[in-house]
Amino acid sequence: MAGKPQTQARKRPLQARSRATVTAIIEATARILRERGYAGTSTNRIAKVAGVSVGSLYQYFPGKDALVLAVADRHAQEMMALLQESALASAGRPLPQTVRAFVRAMVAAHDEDGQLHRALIAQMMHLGIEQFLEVQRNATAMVRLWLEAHADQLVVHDRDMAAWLLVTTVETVIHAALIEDPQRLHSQAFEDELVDMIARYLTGADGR
Amino acid sequence: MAGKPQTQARKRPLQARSRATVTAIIEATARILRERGYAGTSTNRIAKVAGVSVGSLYQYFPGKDALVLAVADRHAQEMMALLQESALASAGRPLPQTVRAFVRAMVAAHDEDGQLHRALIAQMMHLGIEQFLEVQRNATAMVRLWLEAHADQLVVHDRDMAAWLLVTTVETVIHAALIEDPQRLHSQAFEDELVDMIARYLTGADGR
Amino acid sequence: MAGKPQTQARKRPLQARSRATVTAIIEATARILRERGYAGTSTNRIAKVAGVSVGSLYQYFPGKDALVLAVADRHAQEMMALLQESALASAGRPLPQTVRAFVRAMVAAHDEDGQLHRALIAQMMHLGIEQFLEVQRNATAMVRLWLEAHADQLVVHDRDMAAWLLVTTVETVIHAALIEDPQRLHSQAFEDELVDMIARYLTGADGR
Amino acid sequence: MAGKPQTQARKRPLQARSRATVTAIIEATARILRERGYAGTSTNRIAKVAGVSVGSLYQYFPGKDALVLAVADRHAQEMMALLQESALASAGRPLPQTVRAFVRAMVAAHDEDGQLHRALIAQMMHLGIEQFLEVQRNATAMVRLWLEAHADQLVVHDRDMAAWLLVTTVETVIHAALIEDPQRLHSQAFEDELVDMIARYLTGADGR
DNA sequence: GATGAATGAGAATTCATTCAT
DNA sequence: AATGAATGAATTCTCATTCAT
Repeated sequence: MAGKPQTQARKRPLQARSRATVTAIIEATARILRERGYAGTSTNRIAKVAGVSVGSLYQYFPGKDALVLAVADRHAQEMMALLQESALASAGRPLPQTVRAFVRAMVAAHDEDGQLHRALIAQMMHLGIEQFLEVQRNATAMVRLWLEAHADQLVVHDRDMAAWLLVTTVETVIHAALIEDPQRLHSQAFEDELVDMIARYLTGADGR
Repeated sequence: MAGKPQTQARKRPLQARSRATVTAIIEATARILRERGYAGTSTNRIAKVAGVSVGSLYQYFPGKDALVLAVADRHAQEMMALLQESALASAGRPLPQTVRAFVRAMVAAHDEDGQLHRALIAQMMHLGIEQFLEVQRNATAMVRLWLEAHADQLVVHDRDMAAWLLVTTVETVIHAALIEDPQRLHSQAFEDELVDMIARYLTGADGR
Repeated sequence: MAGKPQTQARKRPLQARSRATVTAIIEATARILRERGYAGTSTNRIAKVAGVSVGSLYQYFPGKDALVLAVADRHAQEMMALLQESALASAGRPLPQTVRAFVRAMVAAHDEDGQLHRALIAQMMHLGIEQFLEVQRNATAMVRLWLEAHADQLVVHDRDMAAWLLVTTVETVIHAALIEDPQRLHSQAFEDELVDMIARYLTGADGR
Repeated sequence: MAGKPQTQARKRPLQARSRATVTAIIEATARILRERGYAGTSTNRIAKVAGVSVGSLYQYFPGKDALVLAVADRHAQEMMALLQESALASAGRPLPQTVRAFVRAMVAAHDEDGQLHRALIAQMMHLGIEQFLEVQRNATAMVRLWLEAHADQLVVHDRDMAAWLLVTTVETVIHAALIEDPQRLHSQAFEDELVDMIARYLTGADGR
């Protein structure tokens, strides 16, 4: 057992060469995570796949968990970017369209690298991957503002809780679909019902 | 990695003594899972805590994962019992009350042994713990029937998807709360908003 | 650096078979220590020489240092036995003879397993091998009593310090000889001068 | 393991800058040796503390042991200087005073940098640190001459052995005190008894 | 049936040393 | 000369699993 695993980055890569090494290591980690999951990921394997020596790996990362964290970090940032992009695109649209856009963006964000997402999610509890909570917190804050802006059209009572509930629902329901049956993610019924649930929750009326 | 881990039970305990041994082993596994998580659970430790030898453990279970599975099984059955009990109790009640009862029963089912649930959930993806999907499938079937029975009061379009969505939403949102901040699980606002979301989704109107 | 190395024994060998294993492990450790010194001693090598698996080694010892300590323990007890034997043999003899007997016993005790002694001594500081201090403390206590008993023939001022000084001198001078030139240990002059120094220190007169 | 470690100095620093680098490296080595002991001393750490790159370190020293040796060298020379100074100061004094001066000088020499001395001594056997034997041989030679010069006042039989014995005794007894309990080094009784032992050994009479 | 000693592949990690820039 | 990235052999240690008693 012992204490929390080391996850603080070690030395910072200064030269171009070392930056390439670090990138290769993170990419190798992501790949193995996707293909073999957390348990099948070992530092030696990562090093081999990255085409560097274990020693190099340990120059920049204090251990396996730090690597997983780095991958989670990168992945989370990519997701955030996708979400923000979608948010901008649907600014000013009517509510039902915005809801649908949000759901679609979330599905897309997970679809992008579903395999990796699965592997990372499974470790979230163990490593307490802050990155995901961070994404969620950001998303929640965005939704919160949006709720505020559209307060006149909404019937929700507790807007803080509502924002959390919306983001969490969409996020976790997508996960569940991803795990149980990825096909479902792309069925029209899935999107429709989810959009309905959210839209009616917000406005008290049919969302279509 | 290699192939899938063995999870089929080995011999079946026939005598009272062996049944006691098996129970002790499962209980020890649950306890360690709760206290140390999956990674901190080893067959040797389980045997020690259960007060039996590793050898005995392997008489009844083909390996570590089979033990985790057995625990998941027991846990799932306890959850199912709780849910069924609640279902019976709210039979015939008006829709909003039923929804609230459902949400409460789910929260209670998770609250019962949250620690264990967390540990098991984290492994679900690795082991593909069928038991949970089973519980979910059962719950979904129940909800599906209930939707059918109240079809005249409902506005949902795809009842199959709706049943799945409802169960999944409640289940995963509770998980998320459990992980992020267990306090939230017991806040009134949490329950109220969740009930609202479901009730409006089903009926298109305010649930209170 | 980290903390002190683990040196507490792990499980206690219960069956005859395991006791044999433990003995084999300790003997292998002693042998490698003699032949290759501390730095050349690795747990894998010990296991191989002992003819057991590393796993077995770690069943009984938490690590390398615990093994070295176990060897030190055994060695220290053998030394103590030799010294006590010699003490009994020279009981009641006149002072100069006793001094000579003491010196000879110490030389013999070190000579017995000089190679091992060298290797262990070198690690004394790292491991804080209490065993040696223990032997020394015992020896000092014995000498202290003897000084008391012969107080009428002695000229020393501080008997506590004298006891420590005597034991320490003989011990460390023998070490030095062992390291610099083991031959010296067996030269008559070495013994004579050492005996003289002690005898004159104690009585103020020539010891021969 | 393999062959003896490289300890021959590499290139000789010619310019002022390189001399400063070498000094910095040796000082860093000494510091880490003091603070963390031999095992905690790594070439990378030395380089970092010295503020140079590992590469530079290897320009001047063929490896870790060469560095330790260089430190030992510097330390030994400082000790020699202290001893010689003391020898000059007590030239011509009566024997008991000279003995006391010698003991004091030795204590002072060890006290000067006890931490470092401890760390170095522990490695003496591994590295065969000649430097200390060199100091000892020098000291022995000086004592040998002094014994010769005062032969008329002395009762020792084998002056070669006596010189070795004296130096070795003082040296190793001081080490022992340093390790077991540094306080003892500064107790009056310690000095008095040691002086007595030597003085009586040499002259057959009380040294005070 | 039960025991617990034994196994050993495999994972993590370090550190002396080299060498391209 | 100096740099610091890269190396990888070597070491420690764990834990699921087997099997003789």
